[in-house]
Amino acid sequence: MLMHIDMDAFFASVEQQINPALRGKPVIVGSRDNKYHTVVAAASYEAKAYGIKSGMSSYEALKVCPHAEFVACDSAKYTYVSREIFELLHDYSPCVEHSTIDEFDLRIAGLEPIFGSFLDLGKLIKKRIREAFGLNCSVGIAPTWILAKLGTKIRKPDGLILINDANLDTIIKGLPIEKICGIGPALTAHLQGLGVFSCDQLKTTPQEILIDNFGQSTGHWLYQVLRTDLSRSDLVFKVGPYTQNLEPKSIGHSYTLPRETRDKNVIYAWLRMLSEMVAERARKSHFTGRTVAIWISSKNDSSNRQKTYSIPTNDGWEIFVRSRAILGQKKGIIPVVKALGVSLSGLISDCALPLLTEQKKREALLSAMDRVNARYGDWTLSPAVLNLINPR
DNA sequence: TCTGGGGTCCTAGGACCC
DNA sequence: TCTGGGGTCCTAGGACCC
Repeated sequence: MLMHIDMDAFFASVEQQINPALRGKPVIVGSRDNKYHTVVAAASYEAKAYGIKSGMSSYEALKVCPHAEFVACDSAKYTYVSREIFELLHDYSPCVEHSTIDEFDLRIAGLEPIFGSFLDLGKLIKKRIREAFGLNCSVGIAPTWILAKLGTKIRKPDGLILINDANLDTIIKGLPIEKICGIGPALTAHLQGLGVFSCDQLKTTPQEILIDNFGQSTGHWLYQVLRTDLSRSDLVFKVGPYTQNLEPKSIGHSYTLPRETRDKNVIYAWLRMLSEMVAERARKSHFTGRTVAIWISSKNDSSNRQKTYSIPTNDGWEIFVRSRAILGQKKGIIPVVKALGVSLSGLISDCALPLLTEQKKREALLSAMDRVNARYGDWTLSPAVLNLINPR
């Protein structure tokens, strides 16, 4: 048995706990500090009552609820609280996974006799988190990760549900397929085209039909997703945290420019800044990477380009030089750029990097730069070209 | 003032090697 | 000399998640 815990309106609730003046009020946490030029990263339940949802533009959100309190996203706070919750959960199971900042998974098989029942354990954990942090969460308990996750989704907020073979079919009757984590807009449209709208319809669709329409991998996954037969649930776990490698696969940053531009020098300056940001994070987590990717978004389309190099790097200048080269490969003129991103993948743990003399010198330089910036603030020391866009 | 920014995984096709 | 199969790496793009 697995227990999935999903914090309710996590960012907004943390803000309300830290600042009591925000409690009981509609709160919008924006992913940037510009109140009108961002999207909603999280909304308190008071704000959700106005129809505000995460992902919505802040402009729209403030139109329906002009008196909402706006707070800029501060991930350091949420990470701290999230780690504390993670620690607390170890009191209840030796096997706790942290899948995203506001979601946790516990293996709870065999713990029933200690806590009474699985539902009792769920109640206990909810109470403990509320007492310790003032935060509500939703708890789903099920034989598979995907069903536990579904449980939290359909019982939010402050929910608690146990899904097993006895009640599964009742619970999924008439439930829209898009409630399942992993079924997004594209799969929903395709399934609906086949006449499959609800979870119970999906569960009775023959495997051959699903595989014919969605291929071996997705078809099989769709067939298994609502089943509890653990002996065949390898693909159900695939979306869960138990096969997740905690090491990152890529490190990237992207940014929407204050205004569209096709000015090469301005684009290069942003590229340089993003490269420095990526490099700094890579060094902090002791990674180097061989593949540099850039992402460019113009008015109507966006594209990714990447190139793999033989020598891994975590040097901002080097990442910039590589990303500029990748940008230069694009045929024709540089498009009007609305947003762009740089990311580093093919990550290698730092200690594997052979150190050459020149590299050593540069690393000493970069590490000194990181220390100055850590002490006196980001961008205290930065490449001169960044004056053009003034990141500070 | 009119849609962010951070990720993961999968697939298909091409290049290259044995 | 010609042909083919299999494996691996790489790239671009799609889909999805929070």
